[in-house]
Amino acid sequence: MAKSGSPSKVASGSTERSANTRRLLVDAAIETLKDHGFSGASARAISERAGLNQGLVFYHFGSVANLLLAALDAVSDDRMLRFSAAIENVSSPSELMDVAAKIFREDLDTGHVTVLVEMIAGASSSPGLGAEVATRIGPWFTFTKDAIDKTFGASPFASILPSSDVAFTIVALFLGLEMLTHLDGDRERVLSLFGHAQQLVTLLGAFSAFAPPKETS
Amino acid sequence: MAKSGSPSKVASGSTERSANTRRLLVDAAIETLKDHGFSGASARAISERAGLNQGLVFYHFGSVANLLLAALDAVSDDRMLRFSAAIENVSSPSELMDVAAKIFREDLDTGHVTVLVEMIAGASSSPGLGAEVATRIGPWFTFTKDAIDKTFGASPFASILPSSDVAFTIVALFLGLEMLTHLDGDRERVLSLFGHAQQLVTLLGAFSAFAPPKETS
DNA sequence: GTCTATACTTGGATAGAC
DNA sequence: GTCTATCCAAGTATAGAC
Repeated sequence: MAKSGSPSKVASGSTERSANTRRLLVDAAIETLKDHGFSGASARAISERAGLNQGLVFYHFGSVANLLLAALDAVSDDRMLRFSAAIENVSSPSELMDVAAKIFREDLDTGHVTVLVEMIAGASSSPGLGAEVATRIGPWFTFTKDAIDKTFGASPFASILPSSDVAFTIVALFLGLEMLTHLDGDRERVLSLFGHAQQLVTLLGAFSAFAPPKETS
Repeated sequence: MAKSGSPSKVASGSTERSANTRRLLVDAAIETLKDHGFSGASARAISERAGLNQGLVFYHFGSVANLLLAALDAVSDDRMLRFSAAIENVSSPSELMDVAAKIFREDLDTGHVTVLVEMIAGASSSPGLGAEVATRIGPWFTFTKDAIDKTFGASPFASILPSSDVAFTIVALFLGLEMLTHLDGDRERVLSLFGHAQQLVTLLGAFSAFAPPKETS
């Protein structure tokens, strides 16, 4: 699904140049989505940013929407790799919070979540787009769920709160925080939030000591 | 700020008809934002929905952006009235959660929060729009903060978590949940979330009994 | 105040030269 | 595969009739 819209012939020899052009367009699409939003991400705006001709958008991707979806694929793949590496050695809730704070700061810097937000909000403009975007967000949920299971599985809260629902909530919060922060430009406020969350996790961890859950070892 | 873009002369006699036209356009703008998003909310699409001429958008509001901001004002005022009435007789955290669930269900039905989301996401399309949208969201923060102070003020968590930060988080979560729910169309999932939140509040309330805070009476 | 008509701009998409 | 040129649809905005 990550390379849709390619023209009929695929093999041959000089596919390198073609792949490079596609990459340039995808990168330009990402930057344009960040700077001017979904409604500002036209074929002309994107191709101009890439220093390429406007017709190439349709040659390689068939439509602007397809290019934007390819851009979403790119950031999604990128973030998944980064997230996976980040929680590799994480086991406790407190460590997870540290990683979450670091990741969120990164996302603010790179603006990659903005791409996601713009695509979700822009999805309502054309009928089929919503479903395409939805399938591309799927990995975010499963990833978040796995991270929660891995770190909070032994917590007594796990029996009250299904991790899939918590994951859904976390992703929603992630998107909402990104939106508001992008709007008012106040990065520090949202970053201080993670400090409070860290305290809260510590506090709840202390409470949990009173009600030890199922032993896993 | 709620009635910007009016033409030079304001007083006179037959202002009723004018006010009615503006209301029709604002209502149509709201519906169009909900159905087709920011990028689909053109002067033509809105005026056609209102059954009015396209030129009236510019006569009454000066630009499409101004009409959209007027629409945001309308839903914001509407929601604030509704929220205020809803928490009028609320005093405990548990009651607040009940009200929050009811309100969120209402918002899903009316789609009013979608308007907010679309305007935030669309704000990046033109330079000045972001600031205009930001000022209109201000009341949502102060309202949420007041509701938290009113119900959680006696909780031991209040000393750890500044209510303004919690309010910011709640609003972000609200927006994110609306976005995701609007995307995949699964209303039940998000509504079940409030059930879990209710349980969590009850649980934390029980914990709080171990560490009684500052007495207010 | 509202309508029709129109000028102008931007955007999606395709055809054909290179 | 990429570029130029072009067509057509849709959008913003204004002028002028009613």
